[in-house]
Amino acid sequence: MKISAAELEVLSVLWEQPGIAASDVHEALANDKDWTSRTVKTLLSRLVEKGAVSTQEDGRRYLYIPAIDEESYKAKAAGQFIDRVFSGRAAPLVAYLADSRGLTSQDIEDLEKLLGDLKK
Amino acid sequence: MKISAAELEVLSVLWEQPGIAASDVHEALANDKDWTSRTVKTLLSRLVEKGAVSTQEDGRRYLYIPAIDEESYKAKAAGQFIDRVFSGRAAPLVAYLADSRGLTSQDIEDLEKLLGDLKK
DNA sequence: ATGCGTTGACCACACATGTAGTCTTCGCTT
DNA sequence: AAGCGAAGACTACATGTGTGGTCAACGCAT
Repeated sequence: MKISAAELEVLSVLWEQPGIAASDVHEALANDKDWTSRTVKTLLSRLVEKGAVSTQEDGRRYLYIPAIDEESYKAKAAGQFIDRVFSGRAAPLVAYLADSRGLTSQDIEDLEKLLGDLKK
Repeated sequence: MKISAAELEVLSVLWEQPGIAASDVHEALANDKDWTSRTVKTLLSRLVEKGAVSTQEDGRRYLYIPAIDEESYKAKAAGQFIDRVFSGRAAPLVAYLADSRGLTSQDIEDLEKLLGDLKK
């Protein structure tokens, strides 16, 4: 279930607004991506082929609904990424992030809370 | 400077042992990757084309040396990844990792130390 | 009722990627 | 001295990816 960067953009829209039509996806992305509606449709089709999105007929068009869960997808992607790049260690990843772009104080606060929970 | 997953495997070997020959890279990867020596050479060539690795002649062969810095590459990759998948927020990434695969106590300890440093 | 725009189906095409084969060359072994 | 084996150079080829075009059908506005 490999999802490319462009496909993920589309899937993210559907996670936020499940059950919308292709044209709505196109519109939702218009700010960030300069894609034609056909490009968006191709990406949607590929997501459907891959089983990441399912469709529901609505008259002469489809409504698109994510078929994979956002949480579990992201968790897996995060795992694969740190395996690939950081040999599976989470701490170095955070260290690099802190170094290269800085963490917001919000991030730091969230992480502290998270660590507190984990330690219990 | 986009580096694919397979290329990154090769580059990682060179970060650990800069200045080795193609056959040494092949050998170093033999445990993990079932690649022929030709595949490894292709990947090395592509890394050279991309400017990620430079060569130094050594008689009738090349020695390969990373031309990009490990730290900065990983920092950038980490930044791109969280932008792509986590909208740029680091804390959720760590939360997902903790959730999906657990953090080792070593990870937790490292992260705590890191946060301590960051807060000062 | 009819043409127009919108929709999905199917097609295109260049570049990246994973994975390797063939060719030429050159030094070392016999 | 001659060929064998290893090194790099060049080539290959299916699949994935980014990006978009063409076409047929169908419903809405006139």
